[in-house]
Amino acid sequence: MQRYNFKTIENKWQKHWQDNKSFKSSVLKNKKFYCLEMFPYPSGKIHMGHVRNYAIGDVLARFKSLQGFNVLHPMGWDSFGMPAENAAKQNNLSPKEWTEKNIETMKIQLKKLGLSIDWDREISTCSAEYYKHQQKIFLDLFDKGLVYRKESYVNWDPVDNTVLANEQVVDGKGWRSGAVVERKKLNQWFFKISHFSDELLSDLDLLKEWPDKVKTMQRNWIGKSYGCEIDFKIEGSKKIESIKCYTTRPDTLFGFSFLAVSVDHPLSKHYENNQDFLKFKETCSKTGTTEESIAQAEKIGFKTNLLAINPLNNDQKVPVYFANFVLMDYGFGAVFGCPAHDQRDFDFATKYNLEIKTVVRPNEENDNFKVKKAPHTGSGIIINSKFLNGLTAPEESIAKTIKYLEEKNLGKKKINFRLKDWGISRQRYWGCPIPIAYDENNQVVKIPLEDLPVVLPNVRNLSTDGNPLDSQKDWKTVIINGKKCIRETDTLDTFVDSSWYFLRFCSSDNQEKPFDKDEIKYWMPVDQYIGGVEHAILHLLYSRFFVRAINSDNNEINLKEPFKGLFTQGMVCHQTYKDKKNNWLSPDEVLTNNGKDYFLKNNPTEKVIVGPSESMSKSKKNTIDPEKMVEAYGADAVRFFILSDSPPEKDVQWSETGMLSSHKFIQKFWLINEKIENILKKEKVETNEKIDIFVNQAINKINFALENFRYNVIIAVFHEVHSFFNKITEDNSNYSNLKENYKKILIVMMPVIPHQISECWEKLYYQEKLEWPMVDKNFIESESCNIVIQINGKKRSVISVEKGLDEKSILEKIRTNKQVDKYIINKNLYKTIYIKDKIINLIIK
RNA sequence: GGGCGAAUGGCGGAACUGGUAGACGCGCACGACUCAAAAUCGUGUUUCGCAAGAAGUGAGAGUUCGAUUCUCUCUUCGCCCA
Repeated sequence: MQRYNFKTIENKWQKHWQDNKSFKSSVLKNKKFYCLEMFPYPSGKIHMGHVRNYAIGDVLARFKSLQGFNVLHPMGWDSFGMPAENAAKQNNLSPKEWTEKNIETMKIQLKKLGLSIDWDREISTCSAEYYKHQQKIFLDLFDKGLVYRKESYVNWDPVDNTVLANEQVVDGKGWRSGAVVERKKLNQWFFKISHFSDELLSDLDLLKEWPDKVKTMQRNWIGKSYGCEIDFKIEGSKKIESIKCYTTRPDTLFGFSFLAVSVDHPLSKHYENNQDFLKFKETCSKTGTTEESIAQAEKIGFKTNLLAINPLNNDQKVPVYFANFVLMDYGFGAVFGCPAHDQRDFDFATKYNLEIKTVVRPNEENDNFKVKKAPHTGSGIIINSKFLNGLTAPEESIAKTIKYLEEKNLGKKKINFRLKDWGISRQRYWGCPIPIAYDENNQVVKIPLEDLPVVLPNVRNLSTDGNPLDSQKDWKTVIINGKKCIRETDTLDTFVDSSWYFLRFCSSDNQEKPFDKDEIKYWMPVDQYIGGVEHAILHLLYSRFFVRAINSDNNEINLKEPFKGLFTQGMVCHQTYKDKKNNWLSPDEVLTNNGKDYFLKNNPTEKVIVGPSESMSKSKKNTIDPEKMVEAYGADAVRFFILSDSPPEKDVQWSETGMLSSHKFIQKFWLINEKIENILKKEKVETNEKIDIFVNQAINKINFALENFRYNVIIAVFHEVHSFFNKITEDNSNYSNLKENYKKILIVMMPVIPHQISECWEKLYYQEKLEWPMVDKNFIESESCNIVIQINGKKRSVISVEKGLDEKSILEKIRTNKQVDKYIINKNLYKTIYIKDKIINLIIK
């Protein structure tokens, strides 16, 4: 007997799969299955999160393939983005070199995991091969009117002279410079995702195989609200007659105490010469652009001399303010303030001493209720509101107010969405160039199709102020139709790259077109998409938009939803460690001999502070390097462990002992295989029905678990498989049904630990067809069953009987059961509940 | 503040439509092999109790012959949005 040498065998099979192009896919007649995991950003090395993601996907892909599906299981690289640009600045490399080097490393690492990937379809979003098609799609959408340009705010770092992404703004300051971030207006490109708001919302109902959680998040993000637009008449200026507001709570109109507009509201034009207003506007620009930063900033306002008239009560006239918390791109950039029933309005009114009129009381209060220290934003009964008094808020009161306003022509019902158009301009170098230029009059000129791709020029020095492409004089200048133009120097948001890559995989070698209609028709939609829940909103929403945008007008690909099934896996966690100076320690730096107390490895007298288990991150030093694990235990063992301890949608704890036990399993199973190999050489003896029963039940469990992503349960069954065959081979008998049954077991184990099982298969069944085994129902449903006997709902005994008995026969059998008899004797049996072949409950008094 | 979800032994977790709670793994204990250790294998392992037995799925109620599973209230934790 030899120890299982995973290195030799895993290398052998990985080479075999590569040489034979075992996972190459093409359009065929039989049923397809498109299995896709979210493609990685090439950050340098793969991490455990990748291992988990791709192990889950690989099990599914291999399983479907064994079931006879024509499987598409591709891989690519989401290779544009800021980390490359930052790394390039630090290491004086070009982002291209840095990225390509990372891809090379990570590709080798992924291959070492033994994934069943069709590498011929590999794509990389930073290659001109990929983005030339993206530029074409951009121009198509431009022609369809789904792309436009407008002025919009960005986070501006005044020290680095650069635009910051929201995540680069920490506490309102630039992450690198520490300077207070300002808001700055720039001309930027947008995708008109709002055009599909309603469809993106209602079609969520079509996605039966998506987690409800994700659908809820998308619904909230799209944020459809039913409200009302109201015209407020204005006094105090001859030029301004009225201001239009959007509100979801028109029923609180009697609580009106001010009107607030955005500093970007058209009204601001009348104040362009007012120094105080300009100062105020500048102060507002010091707030970031995220909804969160605006919500957290102090509410401030600039009072105008205008008065707004309450349309429900012409006697009431309230001041008009410019306010920092009103956004121009939601509603009409103007809101009416009702401090008693809105937190922001309350904060504002408190600051400026404005009236707080209570118009909704909580159900449990009486009509004298008054809002004092905090607004009442919940439901209740309308008070102090004339004809609305007594109505339940918000249901009845909103409907009645809107009806009233519409009848009097003062306002009308309006549906509003929270979803804003998708700003796609990034003032960055390492991204897809936008195929647009501007002529001498600054008019937009499309780059002609024959001039695509607009290739990103090689720039080594990225440490210049602002956008590096801006300083590329030669590249910037371009002649279009004989006219000298200047190229757009912004690049596309990397979310654009990932919004259609799943289409490109279907036709990855097509030079002319982004994708081929027939191939799309065959492969799409993605049957199972697998990735982290952190992409639940943006990436998935953008992809859903993209498919609709490509399809709009001409039904080009006849597809609505790109992802039929979605699965979001949990994170990989590990304990955290700190030394007494509060510095993070990596698992390599600590020791334990009982799993409770940890000590410094290089100073075993010093105790280590053990923190809670948290998701692996470099900053907390609690990462485990997959490469080292594969090196030490083999890919099969790592795959086995990462799937074994928790259901895939939950977080999993990385544990050294768990990893070791998976490694032991691989070794143990090899021994069993050798034993069976020897037994099968012997002369056959009679059939052992136990084998049929066990194997069929095991496969039945595995089938169920596979369909429901209960991969941890599959691993549990594998352990049972081992202990069963360990027992059944004790007497060294070659039962005549052993070979056939063991064969089935190998097939169902193959998706999880493909290298070892391929080797076992080759030794025992080389010539035979690999095909997912059918379950023989006769062996699942045995002829006997256990009947649980309950007395007054408590389990007292279990009897084994033949199936299908009626209540009377069961009762007869119970009479002879001493266990039960002592409970019934001298008691009055007045009711029995009998569930056939399962349970009998005797109710006695 | 709002929305969603979760809570089961010392630990990770099983339990299909309400019907034998704790599968499987880790850890632990004991045993076998060994001069010894490691490795390996075997047995046991929810709690209380010598036992018969009793209690038991975050807490409290409810529906039911029967609740980890369904309903309500609460507590704690997690995620998302603000």
